[in-house]
Amino acid sequence: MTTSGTIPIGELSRQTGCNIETIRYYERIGLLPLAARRGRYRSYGGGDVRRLAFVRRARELGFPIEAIRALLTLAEGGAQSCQQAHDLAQGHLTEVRAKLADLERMAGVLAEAVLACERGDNSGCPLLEALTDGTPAH
Amino acid sequence: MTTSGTIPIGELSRQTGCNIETIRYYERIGLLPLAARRGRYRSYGGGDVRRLAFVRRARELGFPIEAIRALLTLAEGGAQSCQQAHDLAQGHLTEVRAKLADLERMAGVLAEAVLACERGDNSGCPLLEALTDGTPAH
DNA sequence: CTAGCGTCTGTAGCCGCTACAGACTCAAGC
DNA sequence: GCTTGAGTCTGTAGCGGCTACAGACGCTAG
Repeated sequence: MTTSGTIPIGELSRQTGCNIETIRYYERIGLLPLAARRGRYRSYGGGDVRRLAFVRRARELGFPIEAIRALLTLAEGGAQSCQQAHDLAQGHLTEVRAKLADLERMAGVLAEAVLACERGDNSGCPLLEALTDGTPAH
Repeated sequence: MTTSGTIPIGELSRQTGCNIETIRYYERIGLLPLAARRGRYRSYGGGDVRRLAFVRRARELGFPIEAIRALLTLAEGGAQSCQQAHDLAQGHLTEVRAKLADLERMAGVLAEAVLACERGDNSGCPLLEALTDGTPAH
């Protein structure tokens, strides 16, 4: 037998930084395969750690679950998967940039309104008035 | 009687750009007051249009519902509400900036990975390998 | 008189978790 | 042996902010 000790879910959680409930959730939705069992307890090996770490990193990049499902499949395939992986990432990047643009707009308007409040130029509250009259959005 | 014609929900939806189901949802959660009725149909006036427009603009700035509830109350109050409104906006701005930073990190890593794929330097797929080995995150 | 639009209520689903409740297993300490 | 405590189990409900039905009703025009 190799170094592959089998570890319980709590240890998997520690090693991947992925919370226990989330691991079980991933299993339930089929993102992770049904775990092997020691008695009634789940039992994991090195492959499981790597797979979950992969999922975790993809989540940190904001990939949605369905994209990760696809990426996992691609990772098992060979080098010819690169084009598809590239396209998935490209598509996701586009979405991320759209959200970025949206948040930047929000931050701009908010920062301005907050400043106006601090200057206290106005008779009323500039922030509340902007929301009332519709000066802000785009 | 003033210009206040009373309008049905579909017209309110058109005037505010807020979808009908969402209007009913806002009423259900108490963000909008229970609408007046003509028979069994909801019937709205100018005040309702203004209130919903306020909510919509606040949502466009990303304020969560509970914050909007507070902002609405402040808007009814007087000029002394400015400090509280300011603080709400300030707090929200902080959250928006945190999300911005997060998305920027994601976009950076993704853009780099996508580029690496396009250069095709590697034997394997750089993107899939980054997810596998953990080169990306922060 | 019927076709078609608008509206009604109520409920379930989306995403990605998170948070229980209530039961069990297991190893260590007394 | 007996208890305590940590870990794990299943199952279900909730979060936020909608969105999408199903199935009934009302109102007007042709």
